Amino acid sequence: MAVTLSDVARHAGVSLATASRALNGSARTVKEDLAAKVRSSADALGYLPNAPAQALARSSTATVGVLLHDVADPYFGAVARGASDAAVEAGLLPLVVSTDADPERELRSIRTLHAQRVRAIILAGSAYTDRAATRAIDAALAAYRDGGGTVAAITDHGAGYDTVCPANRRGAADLTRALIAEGHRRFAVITGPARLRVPGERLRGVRDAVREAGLPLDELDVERSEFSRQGGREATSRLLDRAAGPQGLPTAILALSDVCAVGALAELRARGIDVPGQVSVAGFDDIPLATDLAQPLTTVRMPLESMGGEAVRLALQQSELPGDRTARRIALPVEIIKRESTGRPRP
Amino acid sequence: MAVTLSDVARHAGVSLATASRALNGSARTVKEDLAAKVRSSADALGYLPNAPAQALARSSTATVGVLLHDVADPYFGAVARGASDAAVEAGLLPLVVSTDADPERELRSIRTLHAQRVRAIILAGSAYTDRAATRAIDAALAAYRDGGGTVAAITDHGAGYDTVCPANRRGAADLTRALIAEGHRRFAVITGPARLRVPGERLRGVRDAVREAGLPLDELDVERSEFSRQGGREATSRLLDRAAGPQGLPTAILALSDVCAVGALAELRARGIDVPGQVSVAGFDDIPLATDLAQPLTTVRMPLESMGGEAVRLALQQSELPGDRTARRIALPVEIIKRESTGRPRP
DNA sequence: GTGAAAGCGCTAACAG
DNA sequence: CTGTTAGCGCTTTCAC
Repeated sequence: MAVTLSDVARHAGVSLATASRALNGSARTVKEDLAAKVRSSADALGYLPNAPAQALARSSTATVGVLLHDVADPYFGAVARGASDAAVEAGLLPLVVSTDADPERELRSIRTLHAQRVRAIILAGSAYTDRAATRAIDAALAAYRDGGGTVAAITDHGAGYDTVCPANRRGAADLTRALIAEGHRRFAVITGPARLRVPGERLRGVRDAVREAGLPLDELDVERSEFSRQGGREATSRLLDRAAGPQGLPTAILALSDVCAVGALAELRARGIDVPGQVSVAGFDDIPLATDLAQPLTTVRMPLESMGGEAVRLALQQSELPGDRTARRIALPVEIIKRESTGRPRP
Repeated sequence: MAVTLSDVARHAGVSLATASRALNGSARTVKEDLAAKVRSSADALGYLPNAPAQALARSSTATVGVLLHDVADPYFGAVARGASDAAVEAGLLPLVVSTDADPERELRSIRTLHAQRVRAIILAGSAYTDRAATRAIDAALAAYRDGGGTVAAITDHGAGYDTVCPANRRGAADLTRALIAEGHRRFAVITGPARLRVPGERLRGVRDAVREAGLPLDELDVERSEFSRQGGREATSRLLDRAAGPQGLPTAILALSDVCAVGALAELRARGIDVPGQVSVAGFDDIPLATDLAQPLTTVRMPLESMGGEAVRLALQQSELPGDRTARRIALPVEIIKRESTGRPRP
């Protein structure tokens, strides 16, 4: 049914090998007139190479796998964009796979991508806290690397991987310091799910700043949430219910992801609590619409697209470079963006 | 380096054929004890099938291609999510490819996906208006289908494709009618790029309603924009500059995509024009954060995730069903969501 | 139910 | 520079 390379070769009156060399390049070169003949036969017949066959013969594909938690999440959308662009730039096809932040699915996805023989795997989402799951994932990635694959991570996934490191802890600390400087003393934190490592890093940053300011750590009211609008909203609701008691409202809510902050703002609005009048709200990530929200969000800007792009580049460089080197780390600065969702607390 | 099926066969003391049948299923069946032996050898050795080799031998892959304009756009993020979930559900790996709404890139991407021998291609973005480009794309898709591939589209891409049809025209008309009912008479429209078909459909809906209400069509002030926040903002700026002249502000701005509406709101805010006090703004799509904006957006809700899922299901059903049937169309209802970005015009 | 062997479409030695 | 010829790893007749 489909036209194959030997059809083209026959049509052009050359050997299979020559046709292959003319169309798909190789060390050997082909005299220009022959090459031209092959090319014109190819598009006369509408030839399209069979990528799986090429992959089998070359034992390497022109694809990279991008593993992330959720394509519909603006954070990952931006990261995927950067990664895709970099992959296309390098002549590779990006395979974007969502794992729903589930270590099981992540493991299966790694196996799938390995089976596909993608050239590189990008771990775009947070690592997991579960030791067993992490071990299983590391083992799957080790097997993948043994087969010649290359891995790069965004945010810390262990010392063995080339990593793009946005300053999660430092960013959280800076953000908290900025709020402390504005007069805030009582914080509530909406952190991410316990199974992810990133929320822990960010929370540590918050604690750093709180401790450094000599504020009592146990006044830090921490509530867990999925990294989603709905999760953030529910966490805020629990927080506020609790605050109805003797201790009252915190002066600032730190949501350790912008989508959670959006949920927090929604819940506060629903309860008629003024932001930033009664309580300030800050986020983390600086997703594209952070500035367009009902309360433009004070947040920590991460260079999302570059993170995706850099990770792909890191992974691809590995295959070019010789032998095993120690893993590279690219530190990415973050920046506090002050907007209207935060302000001085009422005296 | 990598463990192959014959390693497994040898280890288990069976033939290659038996190993294949035991691990990857087939018409023939394998006695349970042998099968078990093969399976345990497989994971003792850490065997992982070589997908390209399977693809070559079976001449079919377990992948679907999802072609969209931009992964970072919330509209496509949601559609991609629905499509990915449906693909995974069907045991397939989704390949999400961004084309930047460029017909050239779309054509190349179709060829790439064809070369990969994906089982199905989903056209998730709008079709193009350019006749030549459309012909080239249709030809590439025809070749792909000849090779046994299956295609489904979201929004009209021609009668030949199974299509998920959200009511673009009808939705735009309904939205416009709702605004007319609220008292609006002078509209400005921010439509999408001329090279895309969808903005045209939506604009037609606006005109339907305007005409039906007996309003003069030439009072429709139409400005073009890319489907992006920045595009929407610039278009609004041009609109407002023009409105500084004798005719003054329209009472409502219809942005034919929510991301453009976000840009419009940003520009209005920057100029200190009150929404909806001085001018109402409506969008289209109901992207996830539409309700959380500074002015919660009145818009036309499209079932984005379902659209992606349905398209995948449509495409996959084709391969199950016999011979060529006429293309199927799934009409998807849309719903007007009234929020605070619109209101009665000032008398 | 199991095995032997012939490809799937292409690349890459290896000769010439 | 071009052609011949083995495979790449797997599935699938076809015999047994």
